[in-house]
Amino acid sequence: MKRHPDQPPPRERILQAARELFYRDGINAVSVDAIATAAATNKMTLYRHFSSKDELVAAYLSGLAAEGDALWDNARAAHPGDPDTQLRYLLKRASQFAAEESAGRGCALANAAIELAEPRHPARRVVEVHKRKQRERLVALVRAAGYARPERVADELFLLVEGARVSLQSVGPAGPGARLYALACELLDSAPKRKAVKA
Amino acid sequence: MKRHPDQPPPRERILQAARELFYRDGINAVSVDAIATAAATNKMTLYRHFSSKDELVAAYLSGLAAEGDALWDNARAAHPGDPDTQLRYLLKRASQFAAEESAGRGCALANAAIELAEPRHPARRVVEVHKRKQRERLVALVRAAGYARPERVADELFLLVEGARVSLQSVGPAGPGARLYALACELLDSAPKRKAVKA
DNA sequence: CATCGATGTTACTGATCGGTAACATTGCTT
DNA sequence: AAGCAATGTTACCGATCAGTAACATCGATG
Repeated sequence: MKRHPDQPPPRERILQAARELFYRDGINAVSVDAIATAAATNKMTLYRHFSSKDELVAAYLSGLAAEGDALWDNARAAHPGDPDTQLRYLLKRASQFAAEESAGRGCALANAAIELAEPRHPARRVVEVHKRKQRERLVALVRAAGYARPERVADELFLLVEGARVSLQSVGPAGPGARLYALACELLDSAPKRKAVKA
Repeated sequence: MKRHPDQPPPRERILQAARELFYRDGINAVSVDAIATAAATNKMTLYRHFSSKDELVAAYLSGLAAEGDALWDNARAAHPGDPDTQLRYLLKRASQFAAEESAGRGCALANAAIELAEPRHPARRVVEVHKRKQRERLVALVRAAGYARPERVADELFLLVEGARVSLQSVGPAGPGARLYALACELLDSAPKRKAVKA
């Protein structure tokens, strides 16, 4: 029953299936068997690539974190030397994400931290490191964009984005999450700039 | 093995134990046996008061929602006829909650919606109804407090609060969640008031 | 063709968990 | 004391699930 077409190798198919099922149904609610089946393979092959379900979860989350980082790199590449536009570009992307039909379950990283409550769970480290890094990058970007009190502005934006994502589950996609970009832009537009502009 | 001291009845003990365990460890990670044991009773008695684990979860969430509603009533009673002070009182309470040691797991309602991913799960209705009501009350309170564009201000506050709670898990209690009250107050102070003030 | 590594298949274990049955016990009421 | 309702105790069922063993098959490579 080998798939003759140039199908991606099993490891990639497993990661792709894990991505969809973990996000849609929750990590605890998805069995490794279900992932293997969705990946058109079987449990044994899965366990030959990932030594445990926890390791698969860690790989899943690491992949998401890497994509998040790539978004920042994209912003920098798309608008080099223009931090304010980079900032608005990222906020736009976050807002678009919240409006996507397939995103009704919010931030997969945050969800994982909630589902895997054990303080020692390795997946929690991945989430914490990633979110902290995002916040630091945000502070740096807001500062580079010349806003006064960058920590305050960055924290407000951070909470707006996190709140928009989590509230997709409770108030739905028509709720405040849909207006994230507008809210964030109005916040930026009314935020004072630093006196000294960059050379 | 009856408890002679004037102990609360088993139903209340079960709800109290469920409250602590569900919040700390997550709903899916806590067995009904663990709850019964923590409540100093047993599984049979638990099932005589709740026909299923889902019903116990629903009662747990309904209790939390009722407490949330009570907070709004407290605010109104504490500062009658002064919606702006009511608003800041509520934000203060939300900020204090985020700073509590025992609140490191964020909003129990939002967590439940994430853990119980099945769209038909009855617990999701409880969360959605509650969050939507909170948002509506927030809009009404902001409007009553005389702010211009109350929907916008209310949505910003709503997202700030939700974001503060969810980010407790990822960036920790020392993160932006700790500054929720300060951020919200600065937002309110810089928000324009409606031109016509109330009689 | 022969070999070998990767993959597929089946079956199994051990543990956990939601839920139930049957029976014992307690404590209050009359 | 008798009776009754609530509670406690033990044992069990059926299902699910993570993880493993043993063996069969395929595909490329020599």
